[in-house]
Amino acid sequence: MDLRSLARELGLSTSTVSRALNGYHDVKEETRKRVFEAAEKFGYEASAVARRLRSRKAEAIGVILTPPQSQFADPFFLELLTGIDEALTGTPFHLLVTAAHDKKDELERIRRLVGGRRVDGLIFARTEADDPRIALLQQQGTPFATMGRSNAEQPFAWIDIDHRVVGEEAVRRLAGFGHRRIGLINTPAHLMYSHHCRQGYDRAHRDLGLPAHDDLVVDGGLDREAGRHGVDRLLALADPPSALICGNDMIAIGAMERLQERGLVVAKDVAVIGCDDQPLAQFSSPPLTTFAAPVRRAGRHLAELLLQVIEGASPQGLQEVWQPELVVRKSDGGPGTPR
Amino acid sequence: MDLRSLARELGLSTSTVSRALNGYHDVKEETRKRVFEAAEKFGYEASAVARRLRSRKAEAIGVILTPPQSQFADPFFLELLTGIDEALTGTPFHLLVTAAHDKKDELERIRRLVGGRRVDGLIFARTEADDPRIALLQQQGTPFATMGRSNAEQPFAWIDIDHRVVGEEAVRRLAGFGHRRIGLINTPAHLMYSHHCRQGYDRAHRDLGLPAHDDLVVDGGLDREAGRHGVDRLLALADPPSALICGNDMIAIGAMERLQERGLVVAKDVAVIGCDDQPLAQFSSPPLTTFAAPVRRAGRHLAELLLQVIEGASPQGLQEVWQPELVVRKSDGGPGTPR
DNA sequence: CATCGGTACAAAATCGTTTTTGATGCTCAC
DNA sequence: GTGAGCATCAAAAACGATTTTGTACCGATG
Repeated sequence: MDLRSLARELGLSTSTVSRALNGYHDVKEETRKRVFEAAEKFGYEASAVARRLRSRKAEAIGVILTPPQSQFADPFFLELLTGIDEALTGTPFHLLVTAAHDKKDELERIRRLVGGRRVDGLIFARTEADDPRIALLQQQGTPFATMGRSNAEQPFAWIDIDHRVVGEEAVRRLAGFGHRRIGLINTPAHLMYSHHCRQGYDRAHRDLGLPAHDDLVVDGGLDREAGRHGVDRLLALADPPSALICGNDMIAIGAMERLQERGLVVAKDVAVIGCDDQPLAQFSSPPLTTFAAPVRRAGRHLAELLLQVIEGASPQGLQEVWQPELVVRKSDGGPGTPR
Repeated sequence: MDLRSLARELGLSTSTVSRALNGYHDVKEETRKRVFEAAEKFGYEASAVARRLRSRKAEAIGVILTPPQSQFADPFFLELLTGIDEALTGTPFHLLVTAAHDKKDELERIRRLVGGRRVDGLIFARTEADDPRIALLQQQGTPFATMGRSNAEQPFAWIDIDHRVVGEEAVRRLAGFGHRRIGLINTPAHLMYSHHCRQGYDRAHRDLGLPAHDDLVVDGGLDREAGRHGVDRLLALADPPSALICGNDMIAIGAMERLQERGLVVAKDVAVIGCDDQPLAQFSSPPLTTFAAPVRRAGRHLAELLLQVIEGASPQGLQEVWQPELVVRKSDGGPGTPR
């Protein structure tokens, strides 16, 4: 059933029916009522495609899952998507999801999504310094919002978990347990939040007067393998660390695996702290002490910010820094004894 | 840059440019080349909305995440989505995702997606006997494919993991270890595969001549809580089971948690077998013996089937039953001793 | 030489809405 | 009693592509 048939059925013009349905005020209340009843009766549902063509809106927002881990399997993106979908419920907006293979592919997909006007705006995560995605979208004037800030000139909408706090508080806590050599297995250095984590880590070392520590920092991937590799690198040092801060939970889990393979007892021999509080964190052995990042809530709020930008709001002021919160479990040695 | 501008730039009509780009044969090869070069130069990208309106295709497929656990956080759906997205890469089709709150909401969302022609077809999972979603879509003539079969009259495209095998093989294995009282904490009874699992479970009991077992079967949810609750129910029996088969891995993990809280040692006191082989299964303590269901591959294939149906293929013959495969870890007691 | 068939392009219709502009009749004021 | 103002609806344009139909030209064919 299309608009024309419905109008014919009612003995009205398509314009009147359309305006009745869309709540314009130049249609008599009685007529509007008739229209709504007929629409209900015939199960009329406006063609989204036609409406979007005419009104030049896609009524959809796109989310790009980024390499390398990309995939839906990445628990971070899961939470983010859930939050975004929550925010979109009740709006006419749809959620369009696509996973990029590599960085080139990612830009290509953005171009396609925006060029073909498939989406009104985009959300993506894991921002970098001089992020090419941000540059592209700002140049095109496309609305977007990101999980993580960047250093772009122009303001844009973002939410960021303060990873400086993660780095800093983790060091303070571990130092409080007596550790002097605290390793950091960080996420890839090009990521903005990786940089922040390192900053916090450094600051705490400075403030607490801990010894030099450049050799105690390694970075690489986002996955278990990165954790395993980091452990091998750090334990090869002449004076290896007695505690490890990991850039995310998967790294931490990989690190704990490897420590155990090498005959060390997590928490007792080497303390471990993660970041993100993924569901897995409570199932690892030992259960992981980690910083909770409210990613789902962030996704919800990001979608809200993006909708505002799409409505024409200036991105000025649409930035928020959120504080992570420590979840204490068993992997950080509690008030226990360092090696 | 739209088609008209491009045509003007080239001194051609819009129809010729369109036909050139779309590979029709009534365009001189040289002209086509010029068109492609100009399109490249001006960065022309056809408006997806306009094309879809004219060609009456949405170029998108929808996936409904079902209640109750719904949400993206459900590892099953993650895997499924990943597979679907993989299959869609390289096609013009997009992936539209939405999570329903409850069953009524689910039907409503289907109606909206299809009515507004936002999608050309749908994929959903966790089929039931007399599934109202199937009835609705068949009546509307909308293409769809499901994870899980049903009992609808008309054929439709589906893939199913054979849960009869799960139920049957699990019992056979556990009976082989000497267990006589084998519990089943099943997924909700209205689900089709729950029914199949029970069938296999019953058949194995019959074939092996095991004693009556109706009291040994409970069902409820899909989550950890269901597993915990199931354990409480079964251990309250006068003659409690020494082994448990769980409808999925989350149930199994919940069950193991609860068993341990009650002072029992999994594998030694009570053997546990799960189903699905979620990523979590290898991290549980003890690591879970479970049946691997290749859900991601199924997602990929489901998308392929759906695309065929959308192209006009008859759903006749587009059905597949896949075999689960046992992954042996530590929770089933191996060749150990029953209590 | 009339016609036929094929090539290469253009013109026009179309998809199903929303938006803009126009038309009608009525009331009210001056 | 005429024109302004308002209420209500209709007609027509627009969105930007694809598809259908039309046309000009050319060589071949009988």
